[in-house]
Amino acid sequence: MRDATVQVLLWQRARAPHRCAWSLPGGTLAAGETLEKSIRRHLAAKVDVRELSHLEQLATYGDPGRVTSAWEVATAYLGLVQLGVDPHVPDDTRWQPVDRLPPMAFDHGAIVLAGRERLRGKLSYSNAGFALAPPTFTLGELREVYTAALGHEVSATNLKRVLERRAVIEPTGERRPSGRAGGRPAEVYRFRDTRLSITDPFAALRPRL
Amino acid sequence: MRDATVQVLLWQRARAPHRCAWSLPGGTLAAGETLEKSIRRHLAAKVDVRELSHLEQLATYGDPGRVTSAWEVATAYLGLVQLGVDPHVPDDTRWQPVDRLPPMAFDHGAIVLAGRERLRGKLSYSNAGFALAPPTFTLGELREVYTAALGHEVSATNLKRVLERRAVIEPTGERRPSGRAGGRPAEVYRFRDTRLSITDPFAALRPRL
DNA sequence: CTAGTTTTCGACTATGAGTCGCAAACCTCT
DNA sequence: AGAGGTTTGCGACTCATAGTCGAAAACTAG
Repeated sequence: MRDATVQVLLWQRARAPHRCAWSLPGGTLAAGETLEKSIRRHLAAKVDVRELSHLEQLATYGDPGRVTSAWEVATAYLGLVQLGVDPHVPDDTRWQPVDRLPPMAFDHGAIVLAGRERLRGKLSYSNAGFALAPPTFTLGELREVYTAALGHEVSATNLKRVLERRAVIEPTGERRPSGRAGGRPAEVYRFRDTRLSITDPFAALRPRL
Repeated sequence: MRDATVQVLLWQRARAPHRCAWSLPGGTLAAGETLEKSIRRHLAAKVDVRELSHLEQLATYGDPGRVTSAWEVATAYLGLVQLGVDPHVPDDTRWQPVDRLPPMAFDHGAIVLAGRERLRGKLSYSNAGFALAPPTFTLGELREVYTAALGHEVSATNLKRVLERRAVIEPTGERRPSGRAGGRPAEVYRFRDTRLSITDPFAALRPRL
């Protein structure tokens, strides 16, 4: 999350194949290495991995032809960084808005879209918002985050009611003066948990007792 | 789906490691082979692959130590077979109820549980039922299928209303006399689509217009 | 034709979600 | 200090969906 858009960390390839195209950070798996550790190791070359608020496996891509040069199997991970965290990145690396992707190398464009879909799903039936929103926030700020991630308008009233009923967010008791032109100060909220927990979507069809 | 339980196809290992433990069907990826084609190829050694009503990628497991003998990365797939389809299987292979797994080789027990969780999720917010239920069915039969897969009671009235409102199932117009002791014949239904389509879980938070 | 069985439908209720408008709280300018 | 403007928060109303329950419908067996 940066500004009011979802952005993805990409770097521009210097060599063929797909020279000058943009690609996701990653690399080869070392012998005896955990998949997640490998992701974190390669990511550490670009950013401070400790700033990741969430990391989960996305999918594995193994079609021959996805990489022109050779036959490679790649497991993609979805990592999230909170709004406000702004890691320094090397020169060949940029944060790119996920809505306006540059020409992408290999099948990385499809992978990014799959990641966005996963994020949208998780936002609806889990507390995944904690991984996007800053540690404390006003309802207005949270609404902006959800609007950007979901890609459509979100009612602040409903957002508050739904997330409070599910016990996902709670008020801190503080309040924060609004930005420019005065106005009532907004109450400050925080997420209860900083670990992913799905809010049971099976309530439907299950008898009350 | 067999009887009133979710069952999984397992075969008993004849050699070490994990001799006599039960394991999922699968095998190594051939050069230049699609992941899905590889799964279907290895599965074909056990059952008729054409009887699969659905196949989707589940997750990739790569921890060192998951296989004692060597370091292996495995991508698990979730395949579904409709109730009533009863493929002939070799002698070393059995359908095992997923609730009462035998001693499992490697991390295959965890993989099976992950598959069951995925199935439960998909049943709630997609038309995944088509992959479990026979081509045509009565509401009572469908209720049994959902009860077994979800692991809790399901109200037939609600199931009908929810699935009809979402336009997931439709009546065929036929009716089928009930089993043993007479009674009103049940109406026969079918699923509209035989491809997976998620029923939008984002209705929440989205404004009406 | 009657009793028993099974399925289906409708009415009622509860809960969750969408909309709207006003009250609350604060700033700035006069 | 007060008036007007701005932003946030809350409550009432409405709509849609889901859970419960009981009775009607449709059939079989005797």
